[in-house]
Amino acid sequence: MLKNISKVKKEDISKLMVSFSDPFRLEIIDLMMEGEVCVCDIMKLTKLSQSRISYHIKILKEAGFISDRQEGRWVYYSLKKEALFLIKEWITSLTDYSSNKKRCCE
Amino acid sequence: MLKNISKVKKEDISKLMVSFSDPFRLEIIDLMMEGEVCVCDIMKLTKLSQSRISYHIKILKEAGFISDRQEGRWVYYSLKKEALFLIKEWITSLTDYSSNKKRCCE
DNA sequence: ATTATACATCAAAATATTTTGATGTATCAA
DNA sequence: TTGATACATCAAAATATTTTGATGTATAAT
Repeated sequence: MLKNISKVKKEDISKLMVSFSDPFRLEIIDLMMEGEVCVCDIMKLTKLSQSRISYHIKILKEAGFISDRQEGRWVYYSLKKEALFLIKEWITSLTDYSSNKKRCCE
Repeated sequence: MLKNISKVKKEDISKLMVSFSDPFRLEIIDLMMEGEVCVCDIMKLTKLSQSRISYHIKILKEAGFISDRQEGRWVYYSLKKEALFLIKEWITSLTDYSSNKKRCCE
């Protein structure tokens, strides 16, 4: 999804945000903050089923938040910081530019 | 939802993120960046139906992202920066602390 | 008082997301 | 080459979200 990672259109932000709207995906992201994890690691640490984890991983991967690296039978997943920075940028644009002006008239 | 605005538990982040996962809510947020808006403003600017807007406003309000102010028949909505800062903080914790360490062994 | 406006709320329908369990594919070990 | 492991994918079921159109409530203008 994130092909042109340097410039994300406003319209795409919600698609990215979907990744963060599920508690289990956040849990997975949280685990990945410690470093690479495979599905089996996540299974052990969360008690989620394998296909359920694969499903959430797929969502995260398609959004561009994680990258994968195969090593034999294992696939190791890790966070892609660039994508996270993008989101941060967007949030920052909100906090920086949102004015608190009241409407004076009308 | 955001009662204790200074400390949000990780488990609550996904609930907040739901607000950002809908393109129409982001559109509404975008409009509110210019200042206060009423439902009728949003109707004019987006062509969304009144009840549809009210629904999305409700989601945003319950999440703690907007505040309202009634003035006669109008209700003016505006962004609450504090809530946005919280999300920014969370994203920052991700970008700052996520290490890129590979697993050395095992 | 009556009517119009601004918005909230509701229940039903439409739509989308998530979960489950089964099956498929690739890798590896015996 | 057989069997086990790691994971992906699929279709169906379960669940959740969103949209719609109708109705309700408060305010304000006539």
